[in-house]
Amino acid sequence: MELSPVTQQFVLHWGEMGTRWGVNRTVAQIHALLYMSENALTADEITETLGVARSNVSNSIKELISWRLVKVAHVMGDRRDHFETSKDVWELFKLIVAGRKQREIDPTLQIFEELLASPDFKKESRETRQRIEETQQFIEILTQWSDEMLRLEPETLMKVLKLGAKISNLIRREAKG
Amino acid sequence: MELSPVTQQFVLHWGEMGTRWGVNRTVAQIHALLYMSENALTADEITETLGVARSNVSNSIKELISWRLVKVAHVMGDRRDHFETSKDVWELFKLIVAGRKQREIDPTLQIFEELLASPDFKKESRETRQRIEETQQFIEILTQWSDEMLRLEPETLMKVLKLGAKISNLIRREAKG
DNA sequence: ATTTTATTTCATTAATTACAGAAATTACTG
DNA sequence: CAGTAATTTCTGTAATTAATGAAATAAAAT
Repeated sequence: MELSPVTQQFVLHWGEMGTRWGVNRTVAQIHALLYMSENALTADEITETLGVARSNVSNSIKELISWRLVKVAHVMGDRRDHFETSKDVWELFKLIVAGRKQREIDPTLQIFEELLASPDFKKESRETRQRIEETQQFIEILTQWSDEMLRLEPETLMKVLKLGAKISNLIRREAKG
Repeated sequence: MELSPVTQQFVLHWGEMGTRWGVNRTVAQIHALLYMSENALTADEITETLGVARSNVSNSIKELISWRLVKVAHVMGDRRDHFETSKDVWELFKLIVAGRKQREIDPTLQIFEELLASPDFKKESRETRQRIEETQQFIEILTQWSDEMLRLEPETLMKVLKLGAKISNLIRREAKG
């Protein structure tokens, strides 16, 4: 499969950015490729298009599936698996955030709970206790809040985002009132 | 310097999480240590407390300073540099988000601009063009929005976050109206 | 000015992570 | 139940990144 210059640029860049996001290049590239592709692709097509090892594609797809970013699709009369991803940016964003929360925030909240519950905790200085409590609260509230945002419909969200500055004022007013 | 069990746990965990966040362990540990510490610490104190190489501390601090998460403080009658970080979670969060945006979002927006401006772009299929445009818009609006949120005062923000569910409704109402 | 103290730079080593290619497994077909 | 196609697992290698320790530099004190 030949990629158009624009698609190729996009895929390469996404791969690059992936590494900065803690995602390996191939995983990010595959996702970008599926995102740009009109139809679901087989692992072999992906392999050939990206010029990476077949096994690499296999593992990367596995990872993408575990993050729920990619789904298997079947084509009549073809026993091979075909892979596709959502074309809805908001949908994708939600999945990514959910995954990151699970991997990066939840373990931290877990630790905070343990710290607070530990018998050592009471022995700590007031400052230490306070700092820990504050931090935990902050993270907890923040995740709660993001959960709520993520629950919004794509259309609502886009409208919301486009409201822009108004939001801040709206919120500021409400927060004071 | 001896760490209390709770602080030690916290520092170690933060270091672990750092790696998942794309920050190296030492950098994250130093930040956690300064965050928990009542007073500013010298590089040597940090070195000794964390049990890492002095040069490692030097480089890590340099990185933290470049991200504006750590500042140098001077103590009367002591020629050594002392280092400290803000104890305000929201302040820290803002700095982290700003840094990530700069490193992870801005280059992407840059690429999108280039893609859209390129002569190849017009030759692409409608679907491809649309996908690229949609994605770019999404990212742009999202960053605009987060910029606005980050501009809020800590107190306002905490109130806002605590409003919780109300926000979604508020926003939904406004978005429709 | 020279010794001591503090800090940074740099070259090397260690550790981690990504990737390829072969081998093994699984699932389907005739 | 062969035989083939599809996929995964595994092992080794390459590449990247983190961390060390020594050497170089800079700053201050005597």
